[in-house]
Amino acid sequence: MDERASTGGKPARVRGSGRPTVVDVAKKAQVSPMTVSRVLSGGINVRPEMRERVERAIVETGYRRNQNARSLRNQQSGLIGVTITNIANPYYAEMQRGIEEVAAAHSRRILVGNSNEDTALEAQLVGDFLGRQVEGLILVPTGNAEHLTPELLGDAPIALASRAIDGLDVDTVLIDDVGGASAATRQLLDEGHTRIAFLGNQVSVFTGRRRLKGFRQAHAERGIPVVEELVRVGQQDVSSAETVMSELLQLPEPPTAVFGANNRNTIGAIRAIERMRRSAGPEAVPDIRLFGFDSFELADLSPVRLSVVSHDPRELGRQAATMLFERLDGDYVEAAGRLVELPVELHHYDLPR
Amino acid sequence: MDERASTGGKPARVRGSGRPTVVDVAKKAQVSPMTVSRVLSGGINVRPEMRERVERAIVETGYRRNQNARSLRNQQSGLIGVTITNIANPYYAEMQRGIEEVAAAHSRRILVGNSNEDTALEAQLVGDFLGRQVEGLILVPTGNAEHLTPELLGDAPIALASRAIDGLDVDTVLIDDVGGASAATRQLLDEGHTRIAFLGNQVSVFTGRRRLKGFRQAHAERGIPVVEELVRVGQQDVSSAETVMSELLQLPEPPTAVFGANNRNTIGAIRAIERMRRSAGPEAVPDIRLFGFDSFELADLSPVRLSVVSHDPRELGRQAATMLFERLDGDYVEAAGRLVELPVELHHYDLPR
DNA sequence: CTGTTAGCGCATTCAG
DNA sequence: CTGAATGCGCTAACAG
Repeated sequence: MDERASTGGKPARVRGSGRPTVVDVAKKAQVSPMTVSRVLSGGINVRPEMRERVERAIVETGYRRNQNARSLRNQQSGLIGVTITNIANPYYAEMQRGIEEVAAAHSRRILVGNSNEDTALEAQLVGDFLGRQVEGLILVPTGNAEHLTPELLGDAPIALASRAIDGLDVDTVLIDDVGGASAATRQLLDEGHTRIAFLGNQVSVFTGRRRLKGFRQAHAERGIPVVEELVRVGQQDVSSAETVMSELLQLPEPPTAVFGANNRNTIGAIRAIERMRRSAGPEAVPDIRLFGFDSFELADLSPVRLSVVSHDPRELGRQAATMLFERLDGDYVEAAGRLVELPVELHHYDLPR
Repeated sequence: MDERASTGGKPARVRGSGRPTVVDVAKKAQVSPMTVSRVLSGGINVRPEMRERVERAIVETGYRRNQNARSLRNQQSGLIGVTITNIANPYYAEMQRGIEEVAAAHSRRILVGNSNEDTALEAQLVGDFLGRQVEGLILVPTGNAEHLTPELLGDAPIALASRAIDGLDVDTVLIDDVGGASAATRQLLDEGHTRIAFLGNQVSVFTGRRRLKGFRQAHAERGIPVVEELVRVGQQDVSSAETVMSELLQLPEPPTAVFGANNRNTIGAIRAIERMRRSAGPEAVPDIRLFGFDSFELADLSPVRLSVVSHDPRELGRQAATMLFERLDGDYVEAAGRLVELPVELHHYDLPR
């Protein structure tokens, strides 16, 4: 007799997930659940024969460890939370790859959320991640540190990538924005340009501020004033950058060079110039020299003379993750946050013909 | 007297995480843990006054629900597993955004792993995700279905994006590869080209096979033979595509048109042509007509006459996620997998001057 | 409306 | 070397 739900007895108490548990394996192997657990954890202090019996039972039952239950006991979820302002941006996609790479090497998985540059959404994501017991967090932060309080975070370490937050003293990895922007600007000035436009995104964005700072710094160093009417910030996407660049081109006295503070703005500038050339003819458009922060695909085929400040987003992700794991593994214990600035390189592309 | 670990009494049993639990909140609010739980779940069947008391206690203790413990009880992890062949590819980054968007709308989070086109790694990721009790899986599959057996998957629904797997009857979202490739090829043939090159990635990759199929189909329809020596597959990145294209350009009888089966190959072709023009002079290079599958940034500024088959990766992600949630929510119950083919559009770009 | 009991699946005690 | 008891934090199921 092996009847279960067939007759009208007890409701045949359906076990939670229906998937086999340590108990099922233990029964089949004729051992205690504890022995199964030991085998699962490497099989130390288990006689080879028992071990083998258990291993066979595991295969036969199709058992798989429930990580959730484990982490409830162990206080180790094996999860890292990652929030990114825009996952679809190739730059951050590459960064995510770097994070994932390091996390996988440490046997952790990443929970990824898109904050969409929205602080409230970011706070919600962080809260949710913490509720899932992530062991640490990596953020491309949206802005201030009002959320991200110690009470909220508990003792979960946190690392910031690409942007810092004033007043939040945690491990942070940045690009050398100031250095890169000033080096680029210096070069333009040294080439003889005195009317250089600046196209950037919102100044509320950390990197935007820093790159503008580098731009001004170079001018100060060379004793050449910044032409304020040529400083245009707030363009978050290619099309708005294109519009602004078109305006600049139609000024009575247009810039002779342009610094694009990120690849969105640089590409917008290329578009505006090339579009005007195609409509008004090449002669109608002043000869513009372009320097952009961030490299991008096909930069070397730009129809406008271009140089870029290039850097490695994947390395950015790797670094942030590495610093996080150093804390998780206790390899780094200082309370104060570390600040790493990744170096940049200047690349110059030739023009066709 | 409030001494704890100070004297040599009991080891002051440190509670698991040190973070407050329902019990802590219950004590402070002078209610049972169950009432706390009810308040946390929306507060139905709880007197407003109690509810308020509990809510205050929650704030005071800084309590946050432990999702892990919840899902152990509920059998609902609130997690979706996603494996992608290469997260750094802008195309899949955009797709991931679509998935995340839909998942967030369903109050789920995504666990993301990079399979790196490696079936073994993919299998490992899937196993790990299932161990974490994901409610469902979305994959850009690497290849066959040898892993992904029903035993492994249990009853977790699975959706495939971008590629199908022979013999795995699950919900699948594809791009209209065959239709797009044949439409593009047809147009080239109708423009009078009879020697059209095909640059694609490995034929073992699903989309690669399908796009080559469309290419051949169009030839068959028009009664024009495929020039087999011009069919080159296996290029997985831009630089190898560039190399192959250079070879084609140096054939005694080079192609008059090229179909790039994905954006890596199309960009490689552009590079090869432009590079040769720059080195050997524009006259030395035959006039080539280019048609590419996938759109990409700056495609409209291509120095080579270009058309593209464009489509929307974010929508691909949204669709896959939507189908998955339809199954999770029981809105769709047929066992057989559904197949959706997303439409493509043809775009033509003018040449400069 | 509220509380008590019990157990999700696992692993850390502690006895044998 | 092995097992029994216990509880991680939470919430169904059932009393009251």
